[in-house]
Amino acid sequence: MTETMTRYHHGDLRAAVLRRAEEVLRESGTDALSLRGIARDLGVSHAAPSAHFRDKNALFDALAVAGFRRLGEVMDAALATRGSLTDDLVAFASAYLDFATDNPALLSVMFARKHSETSGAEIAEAVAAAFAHPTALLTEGQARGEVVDGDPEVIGVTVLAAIQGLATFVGSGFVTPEQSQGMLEDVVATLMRGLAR
Amino acid sequence: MTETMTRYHHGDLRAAVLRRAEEVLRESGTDALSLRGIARDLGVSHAAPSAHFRDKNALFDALAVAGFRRLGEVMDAALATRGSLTDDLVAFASAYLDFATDNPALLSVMFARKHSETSGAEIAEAVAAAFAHPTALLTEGQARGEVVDGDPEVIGVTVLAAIQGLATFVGSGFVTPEQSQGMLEDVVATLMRGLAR
DNA sequence: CCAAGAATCTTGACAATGTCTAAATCGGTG
DNA sequence: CACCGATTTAGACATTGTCAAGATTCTTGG
Repeated sequence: MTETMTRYHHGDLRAAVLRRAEEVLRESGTDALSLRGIARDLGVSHAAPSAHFRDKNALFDALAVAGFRRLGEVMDAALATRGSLTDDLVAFASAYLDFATDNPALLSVMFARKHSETSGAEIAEAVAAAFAHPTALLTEGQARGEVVDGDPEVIGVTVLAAIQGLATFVGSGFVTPEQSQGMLEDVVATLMRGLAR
Repeated sequence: MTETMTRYHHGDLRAAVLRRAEEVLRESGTDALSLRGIARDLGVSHAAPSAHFRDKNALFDALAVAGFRRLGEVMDAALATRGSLTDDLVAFASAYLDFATDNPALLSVMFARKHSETSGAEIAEAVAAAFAHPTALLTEGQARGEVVDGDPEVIGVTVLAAIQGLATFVGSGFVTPEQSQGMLEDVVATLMRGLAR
């Protein structure tokens, strides 16, 4: 009856493993993440997670999907209230960088190059969903005549790449989180007006 | 006398470990990299590498330094012959992406977030050296009046971030290497002329 | 209602790995 | 030439991912 009673069946082990894995990732990084450790933390036998995740890689794949879903939510929230295009881009980039700063290990898992064939499609879907909102920003800008013409996909890649690159620099410590806010605004400004004089 | 005779002392084990580690990284990825495996490949006892690399992390740090040195050389070579600013940027980005495509695992090691305090300085130095040439590109462009004014460091970060982000997308498979060449030119073009209309 | 059958979980085992310690070997220096 | 530090070896240990076999619970069809 009580929540704490020990049942043979956990109830929702899969979700619990994912939740705990994200915690470990955020608090202790990727190498600290072990299936056995998670099982221990959840008070479950060491092989229990294997019923829900074939591999350790399968867990990483699931973490990547969950990560892109959450990143998408964060960016949606950041773009709930709208201002000028520049302001919106800054808000979007800021949300992205906050996410990267708070979950650096998760971000590197999300962009790891070892997703299985099957989950690759699921991840691609989550990626598309996550990046839909920021890309829409640019198409709307084009509709208002504020953004240069051209395939919005292409223009979007440039913006996303710049932000993702900045996130990598922050995550690897070459740029401190304190610097990142200023840099972010400079990057958006540079993107907006271009390099050529 | 011959090279293949088995000596107790290897001669230059440290360099041999680094070389082999890079090979494994390129051919089989990061999880396939094991200290014992490398020792086995070199015909040396399993604990021999520990004399040259305290940790597995110390090996990763050394790999990161070597990686940035090589990346710097690659970019220097790409910028040996110069053309227009746009051509130079494309050449630089192309070299960067080729490096990223050929050594995706190494690149993620280079931008990993777990470098030890001591080697952090050495890595930062290698990073600065590697990115010196592309940054100089922009200062020269400013001198010729082809590039907008402003702190070249700041402008450089935008360019580097965009390329690095694109490299991440390629490395994680969201962009195929075939697409990357075209995208690269589009990204440079977008950077040059900006988003605002 | 209840008897399969599927899903979930446990226990036990195995090979591999990173790391530590003590001992053996080698190279150079006084 | 003896000695000392650097290098390498051998052995051991805890930890981990994964597999196989069995126990327990849930579900579902008859």
